Amino acid sequence: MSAFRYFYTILKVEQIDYFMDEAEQSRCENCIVRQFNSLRAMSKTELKKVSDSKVTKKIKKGEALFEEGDKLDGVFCVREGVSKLSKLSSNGKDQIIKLASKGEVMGQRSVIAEEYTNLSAVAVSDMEVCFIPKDSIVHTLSKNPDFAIEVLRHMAHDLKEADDVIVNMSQKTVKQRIAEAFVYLKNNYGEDDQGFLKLTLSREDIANVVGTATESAIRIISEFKKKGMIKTSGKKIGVLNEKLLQDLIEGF
Amino acid sequence: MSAFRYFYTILKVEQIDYFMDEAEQSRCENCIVRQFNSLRAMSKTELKKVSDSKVTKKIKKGEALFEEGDKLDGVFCVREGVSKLSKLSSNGKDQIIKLASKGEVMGQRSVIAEEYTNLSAVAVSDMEVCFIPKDSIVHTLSKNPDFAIEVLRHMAHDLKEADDVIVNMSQKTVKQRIAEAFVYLKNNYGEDDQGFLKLTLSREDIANVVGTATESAIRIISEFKKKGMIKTSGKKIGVLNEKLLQDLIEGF
DNA sequence: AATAATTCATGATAATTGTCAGCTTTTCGA
DNA sequence: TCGAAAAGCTGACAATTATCATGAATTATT
Repeated sequence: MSAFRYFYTILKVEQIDYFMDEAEQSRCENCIVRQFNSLRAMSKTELKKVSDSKVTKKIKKGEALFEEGDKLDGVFCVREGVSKLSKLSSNGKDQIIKLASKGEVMGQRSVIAEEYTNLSAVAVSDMEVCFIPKDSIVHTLSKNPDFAIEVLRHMAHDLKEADDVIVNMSQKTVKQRIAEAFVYLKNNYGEDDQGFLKLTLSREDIANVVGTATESAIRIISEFKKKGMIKTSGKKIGVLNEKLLQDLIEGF
Repeated sequence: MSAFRYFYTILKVEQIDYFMDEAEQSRCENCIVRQFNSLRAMSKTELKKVSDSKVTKKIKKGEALFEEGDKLDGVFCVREGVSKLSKLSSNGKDQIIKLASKGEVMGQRSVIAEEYTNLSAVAVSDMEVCFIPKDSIVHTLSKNPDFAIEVLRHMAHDLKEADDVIVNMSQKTVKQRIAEAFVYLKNNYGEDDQGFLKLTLSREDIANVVGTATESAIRIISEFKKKGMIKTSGKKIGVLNEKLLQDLIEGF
């Protein structure tokens, strides 16, 4: 048993990295993000197989991992950075369905359903992802019920979130949806030391998350700023008064 | 082998019923709708267990199968009729997320995720459903990977549909969404001999499917009627010119 | 069959959101 | 670091959609 294993549970990620050489780090068995996704239900042997067949890729901000309609021969596991999953609508606008970050697995749905993917994935920040060929996934799925159940749980969760998005889209105003987006970004990605949201999205991306025109999003952002709910600096946005945002979301 | 089995593949449902006595009919093993859902991946023994523990219920139009927030101790398999699955939004309006009909299984998501259900289910027409206690489902899930994969496939499909709904909600006009609803109802539930949609929804339900105010839905229905795209008779609606509807959906 | 209760329908009006146009600021590559 | 390109911003206006009010038609109930 090597040194890093011993410290596994009591050290932070950066510290663990310190004890692992690059080859050790890149093994799925040692991958930290695995704790957050369904791969944790895999056995040692299964993980070893996955690790041997996987490929780690660096993706630069703005680059696509895959495009709507692509045939995916595997899934992507996010080690670092954030990707937007979006779908082009017939009017030419992109709707962002979901943001995927550390630990999340993208492309499961289409691999499982054996269909072309219905979404595009584009990096919103520099990313590091592992591509895992579908064979090892599909094989484990049919041999290890625990893994299948774990994947099911994740998909069930995604489905519930999708239901919530549907309700928000149809029943809330653009203003409410934008307020909600800021609260979400704050709670899920945190703030930097100056109080700005760590995950910076362009105004267009924000508009595409809440399903509105870019100009409308900009206008509402200006309004929030005027009212002291948020602050901005370039494209960076910081939440100043979460309660006001929350009130607006609830309905006044 | 009894008579109805022999005819299984070549007879329509009503004809099979003719050869089965009531006890035989009510067995899951013989249930026709099973062909359409994930239960078909169950083994004979597993199905027998399910059948012994299930309860068949008749639900009248307007009655609820379960309400948002309920803890579900099992799933509902629809044998007959249609149910709306909806979610209450904070502004007091109901958003219909999905219509479930013959063969569909409701409540899987919350049973699998072991969470309170996020949706209400109310019968839109008289229904006959089987309630299957979760034990037999969960047990089979952990023992029979084929079943788990089958459930996964269904959930993957639901998730894709949910993505499509999100895009439609945010990127299409109310008019387009209503047109889409009529085409959907026609293709999925068919028409009666006079050309009216077999599944009749109230104007309010239609509004709740497309996420708009009831008055707006009514107004648009009147407009469609004036333009010869549909006909109405009381609350019944019939598609007269599907192409016109389709053009509108596409964007002219 | 008469009456009450829903549901459907339409007008008037207000609020929300989208579109187009022009201008300013920021970002990024040569 | 300069200059082009992209992104952000704002105004004016149009289109869409919601809300309130009121009455007609349909459905349910006694």
